[in-house]
Amino acid sequence: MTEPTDDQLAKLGAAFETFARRYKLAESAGPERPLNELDKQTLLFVANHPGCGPTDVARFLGVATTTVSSATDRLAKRGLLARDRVEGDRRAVALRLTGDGETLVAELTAAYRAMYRMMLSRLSPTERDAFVGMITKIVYHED
Amino acid sequence: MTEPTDDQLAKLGAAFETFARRYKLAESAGPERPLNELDKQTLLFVANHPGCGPTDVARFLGVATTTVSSATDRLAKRGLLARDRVEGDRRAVALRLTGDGETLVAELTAAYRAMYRMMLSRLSPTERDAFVGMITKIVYHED
DNA sequence: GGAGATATGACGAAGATCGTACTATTCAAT
DNA sequence: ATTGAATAGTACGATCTTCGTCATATCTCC
Repeated sequence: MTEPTDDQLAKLGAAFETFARRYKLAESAGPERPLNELDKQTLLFVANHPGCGPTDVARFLGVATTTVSSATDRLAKRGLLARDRVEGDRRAVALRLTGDGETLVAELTAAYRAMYRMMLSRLSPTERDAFVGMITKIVYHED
Repeated sequence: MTEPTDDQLAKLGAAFETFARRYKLAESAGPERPLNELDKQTLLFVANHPGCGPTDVARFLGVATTTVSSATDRLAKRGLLARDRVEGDRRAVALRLTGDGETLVAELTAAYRAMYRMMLSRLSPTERDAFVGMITKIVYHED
């Protein structure tokens, strides 16, 4: 298989850099004090894995368990996350979103969706499928 | 223009999330204590804009000037960055990489390039041009 | 000259991450 | 049954980062 050209690599790098810089500050609507990135990712993971424990979150996000403990503290103090005792194992806690947490996750998800929609809207309908297919291939292809 | 489909948005979102998580921890080679993200971005910007000032860096990266001041302090202490007085304006400083800084930037750039190369290598040569073209269109198209 | 703008840094407050240590509980193997 | 190791979670403190406020020096423009 031929190698990617230098020109391709340079253009891809430039696009990624600009992308990362531009879509960093892209949110403001919501609570008075915005959530930091770890807290948002924690909320999103719990939304997709209700009943999971802090250790699951830590493993998934690649951070220390104590860091997740701090995050769940913050989120619980804000009333976005609930820590239930689980009956099968009295050491464990089951993480779960509160109503406010669900609302916030819905807003977050909507914001991401809007960003993705804007990105894809710059491509033609034919290109969209091609782009999504290629980025999927890049991300999920295992070597 | 038709809208992106929900399926397209969902797949794009899943790919982005996985991408961001996977390519976060992708570096370790180099100095004993790794640079944080701001310091790396500062170095890269200075490499591309020799003689620029801290204010330029702050504006480009979207952070407070005092934050850049801290970053240049750290980088100067490590011998990666030099702060020269400039003759035209005696308030200003001109940022410039040292030899070690150049070396580190070269390593960083090579690491990024390797990552981009691996990504593009998962596409066919024909797809590569299409992908780079589309992501460029997404990033640089102004609404 | 002098008012206001600009470039930069010093300093301290607030927050985030993480290593260490600790408690409580479960598991495993005798 | 007992006990030693493993596991789930957290409290605490150290360290680092970011940023707001303030101070200083310099420049610009009248």
